[in-house]
Amino acid sequence: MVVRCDKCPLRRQKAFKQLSDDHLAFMETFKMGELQVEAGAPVILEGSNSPHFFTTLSGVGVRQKSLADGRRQITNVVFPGDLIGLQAGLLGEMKHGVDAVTEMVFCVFSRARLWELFRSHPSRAFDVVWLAATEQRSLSDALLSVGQKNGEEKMASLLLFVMRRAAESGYASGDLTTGFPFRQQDLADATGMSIVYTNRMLQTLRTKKMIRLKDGHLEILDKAGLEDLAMDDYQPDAEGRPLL
Amino acid sequence: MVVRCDKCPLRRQKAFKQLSDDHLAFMETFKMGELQVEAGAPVILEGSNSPHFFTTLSGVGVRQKSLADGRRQITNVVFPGDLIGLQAGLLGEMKHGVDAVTEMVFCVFSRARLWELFRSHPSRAFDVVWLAATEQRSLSDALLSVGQKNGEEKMASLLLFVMRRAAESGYASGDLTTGFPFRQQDLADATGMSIVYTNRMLQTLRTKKMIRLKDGHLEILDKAGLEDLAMDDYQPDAEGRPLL
DNA sequence: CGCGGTCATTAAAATAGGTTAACGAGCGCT
DNA sequence: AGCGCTCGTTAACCTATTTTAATGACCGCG
Repeated sequence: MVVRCDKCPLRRQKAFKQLSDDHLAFMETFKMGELQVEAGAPVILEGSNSPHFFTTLSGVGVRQKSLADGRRQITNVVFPGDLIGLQAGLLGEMKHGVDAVTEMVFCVFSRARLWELFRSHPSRAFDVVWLAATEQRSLSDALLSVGQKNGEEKMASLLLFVMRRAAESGYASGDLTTGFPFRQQDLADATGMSIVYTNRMLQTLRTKKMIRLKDGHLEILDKAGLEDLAMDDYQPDAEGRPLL
Repeated sequence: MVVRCDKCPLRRQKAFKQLSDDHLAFMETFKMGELQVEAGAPVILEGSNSPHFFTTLSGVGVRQKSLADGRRQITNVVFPGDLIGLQAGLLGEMKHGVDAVTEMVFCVFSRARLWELFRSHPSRAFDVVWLAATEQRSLSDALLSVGQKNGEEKMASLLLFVMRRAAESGYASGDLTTGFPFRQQDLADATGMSIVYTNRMLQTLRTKKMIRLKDGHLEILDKAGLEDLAMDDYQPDAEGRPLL
């Protein structure tokens, strides 16, 4: 048995709050089912092109791009509420993959009917543009970090970024502590550093009493210090916009 | 005296070909002027928010993001036909800057009237989504390269990328040779490598007879070899879509 | 014509970060 | 209870890349 849209747990988040009843009714008609994926498994393959897209109901994952020899670059994290699989509709196929870090559950929607929604409610199309712009911002922040920062700075940037995404998505309850299911290999793949050095940078931040990270749980102990280290002056966007 | 839209040199490119006459007429009404910027100068500042956006008429530039201490990461190149300055309208301010590499000339348009265009011709809004998706792809490709590849691979990837963008934009006439106004410092800022090492990697590629690079001109001598080195298997998008 | 500036190039020395290896904790399975 | 596996941790060694420095070509300017 599948969650009905009007009972969707995501409605509690601010991003989804503004959904009017008729939008909701429309959404309901094109929810096609649910998808469950176990921890560690791929959700969407790079190069794939399914006629569906997905909203994340629960669990944590990563967007990722890999080279033929297995090297993997994590480009973003995926938290509940995040949309995945839209890229294939625009570019013909997915140019990145999505891997589940924990077990994940998704709502499955029809891409064709999404375009329909946009025709009937053009203003909703803006939300996708906004999503794309936000993703661009995350990507260019990551590129700046990986390209220009040193190990310590990269680790500080990454942890702040994940904490922020966790807080914004509602996955974390506050903005200083969150569940953190990522393995050190994931952090290494996100920063472009080796796993050994990744571990050493984590130790450095622990020694400086800036973070606590243990048993799948992250605490930011010195936010100002971390932001300073990361040279991170995050400015929230002008306006929070709805997602669908 | 300003170029009229129906005489716009960009119309010759495939990306702009499909513009119907009424779109064109509408465009004409909201062209506000032209902007000229000298080589080396900033075109758009990170954090700025002007009520205009720009299409590149001529010249070459880079999108760029910097840290407070001056470290600079180039995130993309800008060729004629490229749109810049839209991000500010979506996120409240520009989250990256644009620097001119050569002298550049832009058409200046009103952002407000762009939203108007989208309301009257919703299908045009899709083009912006497509642009955003394409930019995302470039960014994640760059992130994969900077995060996972070694010096030689990074340089090969970057040169192939720039060559491709130059060819697609019509800046280059073929797909094996192009004007290349970038300084080695720019290549360093794009790959995340030091300028000395950047130079050494260029020498390596020259020695291997894969490229010729001199006097602001780049030739790809061994495309297959470079692609192999770069682990680059570029797949063109499903469909070329119009830009405005 | 000589000066100061930018840019490409190269060599040499220094180091941030990678690799290899070993060990312990936890955990599911037999 | 013992085996095999994944994950985190640490140390020792190694190398890809950075830093520093010096040189030459080019170019606009007084």
